[in-house]
Amino acid sequence: MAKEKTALKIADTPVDAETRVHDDHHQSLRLWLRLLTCTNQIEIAIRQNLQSRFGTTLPRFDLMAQLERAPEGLKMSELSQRMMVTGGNVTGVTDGLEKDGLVVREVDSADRRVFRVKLTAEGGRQFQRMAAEHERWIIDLFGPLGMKQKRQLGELLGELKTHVNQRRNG
Amino acid sequence: MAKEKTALKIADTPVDAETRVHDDHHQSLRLWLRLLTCTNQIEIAIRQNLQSRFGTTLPRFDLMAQLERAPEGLKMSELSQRMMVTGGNVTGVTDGLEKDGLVVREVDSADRRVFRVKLTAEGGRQFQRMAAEHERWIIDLFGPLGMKQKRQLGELLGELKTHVNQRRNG
DNA sequence: AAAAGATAATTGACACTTCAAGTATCCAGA
DNA sequence: TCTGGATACTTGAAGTGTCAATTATCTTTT
Repeated sequence: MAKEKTALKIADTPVDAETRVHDDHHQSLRLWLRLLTCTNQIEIAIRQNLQSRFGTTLPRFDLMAQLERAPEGLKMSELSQRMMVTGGNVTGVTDGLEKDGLVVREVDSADRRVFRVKLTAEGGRQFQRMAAEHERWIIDLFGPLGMKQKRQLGELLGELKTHVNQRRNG
Repeated sequence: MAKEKTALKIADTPVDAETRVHDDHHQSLRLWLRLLTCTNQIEIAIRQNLQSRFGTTLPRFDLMAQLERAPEGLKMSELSQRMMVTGGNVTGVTDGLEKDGLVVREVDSADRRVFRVKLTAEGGRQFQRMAAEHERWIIDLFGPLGMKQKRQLGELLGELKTHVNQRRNG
């Protein structure tokens, strides 16, 4: 903080709006860079693990993870929402998983426009194996942080998320 | 924390390793999800802004940002390192920027394998305009967080980054 | 019930990304 | 000097992502 520079008891001269704003600029930028770097590093680690251990990718894993929590299956549009990607994208990833027999499209009898996508038995088994390791990777990566710090980090990110969503939707 | 469940003074029965581990699992996973969501939301906002205001993309902006700090130009391999992407990727993005006259490849007289990539005058002007707005977006997104919280978040992310790097390189 | 409008999913064009393979150039040693 | 190995960059294939346009199916309105 700007305060450090005035450790001597000089009257609190406006170390001034300008300087503070300037510092804030750089602080926010640095913070963003650091946030981005952290996330990217972790994501790269997970991608590499998924690739080397299971020959699969993050989007595929992500799609299967969504289905695992929905035994009745999910519509393409629901997958799209939950994965936060566009519909066209879901089509492609689903195609790949279906070709490998990990997932099936079942036509919805009530509405012939929709597909219900489900994990196959094989897909379910494979996901279980992957999920177990995936969880271990995450714990290894975040573990050294300590309970208290994790809670703190979670709270700060929660606030950030709120602000970002307000800014984007409001 | 598991402690909350034992507010009553029951002897500190091992609220137990298993429960605690279980909680930690979920805590780490939740934390990772939240970190990912935050970063993605911000990144999406920036991408949209770059697209709507300047008709450009984050990789292009990123590449120009690297060059802006290196008036002597950068080698393709240096760009690759700094942007943390593979060389093949830099080729493509550079091609696009060069076609638009924002960047030039100059052959290095000392080593004919090397290109020095530089911002053109036009590229420099355009980058200045983009950088100013970009900084404002970031400040708007992180601003509501408060000086102290930003510092705290920065520190926590710093630790996380350290651990992740150790895990990945060590 | 026919037309109009909304919704579900796919397609195709383009951008970004990785990886592996290829080309050109440099450098070091016989 | 020339040969072998490293280095710099490009290329091409495949996956992921967006967007806009299309097709198929519902739903609503008249």
